[in-house]
Amino acid sequence: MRKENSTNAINEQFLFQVCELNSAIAMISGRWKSQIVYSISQGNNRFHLLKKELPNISEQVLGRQLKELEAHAILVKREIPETVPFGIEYILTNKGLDLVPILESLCNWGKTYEKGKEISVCSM
Amino acid sequence: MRKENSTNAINEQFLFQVCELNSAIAMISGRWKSQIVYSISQGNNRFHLLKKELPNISEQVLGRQLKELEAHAILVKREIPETVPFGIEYILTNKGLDLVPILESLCNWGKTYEKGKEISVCSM
DNA sequence: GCAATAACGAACAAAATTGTGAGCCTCTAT
DNA sequence: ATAGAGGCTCACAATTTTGTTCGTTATTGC
Repeated sequence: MRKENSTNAINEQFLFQVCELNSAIAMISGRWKSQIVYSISQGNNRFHLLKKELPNISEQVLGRQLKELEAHAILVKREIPETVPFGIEYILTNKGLDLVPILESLCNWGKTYEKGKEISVCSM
Repeated sequence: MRKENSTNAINEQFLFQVCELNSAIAMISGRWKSQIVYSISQGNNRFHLLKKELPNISEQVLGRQLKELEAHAILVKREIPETVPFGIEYILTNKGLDLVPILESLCNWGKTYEKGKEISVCSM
């Protein structure tokens, strides 16, 4: 649980006020989170499909991360109608969908410099 | 210190292998980190200038975050020549510079949905 | 000669995140 | 009737991140 008055929490709030950048990063920076968003965008929109994609995740952790993403309105949970053993799917909201291309550019950025692109400094 | 064999560390490695997206996010997700990158890109490239921009940060934490950013080759530390009480500046590498526009789009994404843009679901 | 500025480092403590163990419900196939 | 899939929740423990305390080096200004 968060301690409202810890220095850590105060600093977090401070950063949120400095720029939305910091709250944006806070929303996507948990373990598994951005990968979950990306997987859902690829069609793995059911609990068990996500489990298959992320074999090391425990169900408890997956449930928790999905709940947090839902709290940030990045996705919504929805019962699939007409299915008898119920069945729940996760759908990205417009907010979540807008995030996907940004995640893709982050991914490309990571790939570019992992694959040996030289690091240099333009000194002036 | 990191425990190489903890489940946490193993899961982190697993995600790094799934997609560079996850390592990219790991590099920028520490407290203060992306704000530091952004501040440097705005010209606050000295230790004391960053302290002024981020009044709540302690010097020790600032030093640590700068070191981590340096370890990820996002910035480099450099002595400013010809200055007598030495003087050190932090310069973004090409990797760091390429990151800035992505941070800006994350910032805009955050702003868009903070300012009351409606959340909706396109249900097919 | 004493305080202040600039730029940190090590060791430790507080707080937060992530993972684990156990359990619950509904339905279906055997 | 029993096991298995699908879909979770809660409380607690392990690990990691973040912040604190104290100390250092070197130089300038008073």
